[in-house]
Amino acid sequence: MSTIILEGLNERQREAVTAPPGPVLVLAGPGSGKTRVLTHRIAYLIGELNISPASILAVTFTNKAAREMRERLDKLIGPELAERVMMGTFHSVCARFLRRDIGHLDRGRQNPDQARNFVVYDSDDQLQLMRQVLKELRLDEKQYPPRQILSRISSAKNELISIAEYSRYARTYYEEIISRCYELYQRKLIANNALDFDDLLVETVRLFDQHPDVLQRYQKRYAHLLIDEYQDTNRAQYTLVKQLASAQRNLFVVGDEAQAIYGWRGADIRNILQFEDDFPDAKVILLEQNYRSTQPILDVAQAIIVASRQLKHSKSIWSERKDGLRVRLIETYDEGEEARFVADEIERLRAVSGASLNDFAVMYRTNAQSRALEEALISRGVPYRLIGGTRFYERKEIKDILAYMRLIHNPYDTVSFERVLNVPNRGIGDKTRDQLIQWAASLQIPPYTALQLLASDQEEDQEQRPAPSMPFASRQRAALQSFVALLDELIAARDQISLPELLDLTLERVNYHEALVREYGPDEGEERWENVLELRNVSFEYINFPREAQLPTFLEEVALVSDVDSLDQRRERDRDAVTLITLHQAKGLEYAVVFLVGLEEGLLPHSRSASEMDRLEEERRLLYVGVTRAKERLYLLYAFRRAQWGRYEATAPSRFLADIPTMLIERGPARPVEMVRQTSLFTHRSFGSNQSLAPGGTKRRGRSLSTAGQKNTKEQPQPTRTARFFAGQKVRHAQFGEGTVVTSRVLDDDEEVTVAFPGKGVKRLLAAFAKLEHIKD
DNA sequence: CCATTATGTTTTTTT
DNA sequence: AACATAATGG
Repeated sequence: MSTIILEGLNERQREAVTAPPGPVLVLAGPGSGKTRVLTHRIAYLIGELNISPASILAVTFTNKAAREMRERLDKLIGPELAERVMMGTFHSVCARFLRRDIGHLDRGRQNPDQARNFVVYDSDDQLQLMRQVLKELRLDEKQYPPRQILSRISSAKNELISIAEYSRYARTYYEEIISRCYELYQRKLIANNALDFDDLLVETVRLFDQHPDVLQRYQKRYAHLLIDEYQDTNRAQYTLVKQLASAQRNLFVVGDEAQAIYGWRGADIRNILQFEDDFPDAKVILLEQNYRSTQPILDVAQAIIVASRQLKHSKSIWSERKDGLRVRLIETYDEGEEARFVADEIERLRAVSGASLNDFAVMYRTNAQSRALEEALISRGVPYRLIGGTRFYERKEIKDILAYMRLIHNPYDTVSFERVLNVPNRGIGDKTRDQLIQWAASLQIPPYTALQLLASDQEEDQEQRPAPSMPFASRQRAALQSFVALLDELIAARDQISLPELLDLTLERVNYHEALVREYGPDEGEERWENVLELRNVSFEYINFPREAQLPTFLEEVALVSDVDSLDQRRERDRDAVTLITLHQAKGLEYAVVFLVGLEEGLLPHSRSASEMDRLEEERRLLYVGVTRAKERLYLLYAFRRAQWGRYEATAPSRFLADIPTMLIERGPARPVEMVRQTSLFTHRSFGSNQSLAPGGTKRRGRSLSTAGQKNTKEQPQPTRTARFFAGQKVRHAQFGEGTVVTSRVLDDDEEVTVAFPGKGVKRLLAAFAKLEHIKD
C-alpha cells in the first residue's frame, strides 16, 4: 500500500478511502475532512486498484469545490493522472454529455450538429424569455409575475415533471396558466436552441431514459462515481446518479444531512436519508471528528442542531481542541452599529494577534446586508472582498457584450437578439422592435432571418417603395439594415479571427467605450469599461483552443461559472482582505474568525421560511453551517432594530439563539459605554421584560437567552398543562448527571426538555420518561 | 425616439 | 434606499 494515500488519515477516514468498490455512504460532519476523503479515495482507486482515471466521475456542488479537489489530487497523484479524472458540477457534467449526445433527442433530431451548439440561458435570460411568453399569451405580468411562473416551472423540472404531466395534474386555474406558460416557454427554448439550467439535468435524464444504448455507453465509461454534498441533490440529480450507477454500483457518496440547505431549489434531504434503502448493501461510515473548530464552537453548533426535529443519523461532532474561547453574543442598536462593531473588532484583533485579514469572514442571510458592512469597512480603510452580490457575469455591460457573442455564435437566439438590438442606442426603439418581431412571426421565421430578408430585398429593388408586407419607415429600415450588416460582418469574422480579436472587433464596431461614457458619465462609464476589459482578459484564456472552439467553449464556461469561483476571484485570492459572504455560499469554507450578523427573526429564519416547518428547519441548518465555519473565534450578532426597504423596524432576536445554553455563551457589550444609546437600553429592557413571562405564567429570568428571544405579539399556543421545567434550571438525570435546562416544550401528556449536560452534550428528553429531577441551587 | 419623471417593486438563498 | 419599468412630454 502506497503510504502517501493513507498518510495522515484517521481510522474512519481510512475505512472510507479503502472501502471495496460498491455503494458507500460517508456521513461527514463539518470540518471532518470530507474533501480529503474524496480525493484520497480517488487516489486509492487509481493507485491501489489500478482503475483508469478516465473511468472516474466526481461530481461536486460548485465549480470551486471541483477545482479544489483537482488541485489536491494533483498533489497526491500528479497532474498527468489527475487531469484525466472527470470532475465538475452536475450542470457542467451534463452540459458535456449533451454537447455530445443531444442529437439523439427529438429536439435535436433534425439537425444534430446545430443542436449541439445550444446555449445555456441564465436566470436573466429565462426572465426575458418568459416575458416574451406572457406577451404572446396576452397575460398580464402583474397578475402572473414571470419570476413566480419560472420558479414553478423550475420546481416542476427539478421533480422531472414533464409538460404533459403538469397539464394533466393542473387543478387550479393558476396551475392551468402555468402549464400553458411551461409549454410555450419550452417551445421557445427549443426554437432558440437554448437550455436553461434545469434543462441540463432534465434533458440528460431524458436522454438516458429514452436511449439505453447511450446510457450504457456512459455507464461503461464512468464505472466509478463519487458524489459530494449528496444531501443537496434534487430529484433530477438523484435520478441521474441512479441511472449512471445502476449497472456497476460503484457509488461513493458524501454528505451531511445537518448541512442540507438547498431544499428551496428542489433538493430533497430524503435522497441521503434513504441511501441505505436504495443500496441495502451500502457501507456506511460516520466521520465525526472535527479538525477545524474548537470544542466551545462545536458545542454551540451541536446545541443548535440537536434542537432540530428531523435528523435521522445522530452524528455528534467533536474536536480534540477542547479549550478555546467562548462564543460571543453581541446585541447592537442597528445594522450600522453592528457593522461598526465588526469592523472595530477586526481591527482590534488584528492589532493584538497580527492575524491576516484573510482570517476574517462576515456571514449573513441576504446579500442586501452587505451594504452596512461595506460602509463600515470602507470608512476604516479595511479592504474586503464581497462574494456574490451582483455577480460579475450579471452586470449589464458584461451581459450586453456576452449577448453579442452569443448572437454571433447563434443568431437565432432571440433573447440575445432583443437585448442587443438597440444597444447601444441606434435608433431602434420599442415600437420598431415589436414591429420586427410581429413581422417575423407573421412570416413564421426567426427575427434574424427576417432582418436578412429586409437587407437582401433592399439590394434587389433599390429605389422601390418598401413592400407592403414590410411595415417599416425608411429611417427604421436603414437602422435595421445597418444592424444586420454589423451582425453579419461579425459572424463572417467569427471563424477567421481569435476570440479576443472577435471581442475587440465587436467593441470597436459598436463603439462600446464611447457608448458607456455617454450613458453613464465619465466616472461610472470608465468603471463599467474596466469590467469589459476584465472580460476581454478572460477571453485570452481560450486562445489556445482551435479557432472554431474558442467562442463556444468561452460561452459555455461563462454560463456555468458563477462568480463565487470565477476567474475574477482567482486573481483575488492572494489579496489580504476580509470576506463578506452569504451563509449559503460559505458552505465548505472556513475562517479563523467568523461574525454571523443579523441573527433576527425575519432574517434568520427568513420571514419567507417561517411558515413551513421544513423550511424553518432548513434555516436552522443554515445557522449550523455558519457556526461551523469558525476555527477559533465566533461572534453571533443581532440588532435591536434594522432598516428594511428604507424603513426601520424593531426586530426580535432569532429563535435559534434560544436553543443555545447560556453557559456556552459570553454575552457582551464589548463596545465603549458611550456607544450604548439610552433609547436602546431603555426600550430594549422594557421590550424584554414584557416577554419574561413564560407561557405557563411563571417568570423566567436572566439565565436563558430565550428571555430576549421570544417574539412579542405573535400567538403563542397556550399549553393545556403547565411546564415544570424552565430554561436555566439545574436538573439531574440518572445517566447524564447534572445539567442545565435549555428549553422546554409542553406536549400532550409529557414535557420535552432540552438539557445541556457539561461534557456530555445537549440532549432532548421527555421529562417523565427520563425521570428528570430538579436540583436546588 | 429619447429624456425626464412617476410609480412600483424589491430581498432569501444559486447551478 | 436603490432599481426597474411605465407614463409623460419634448
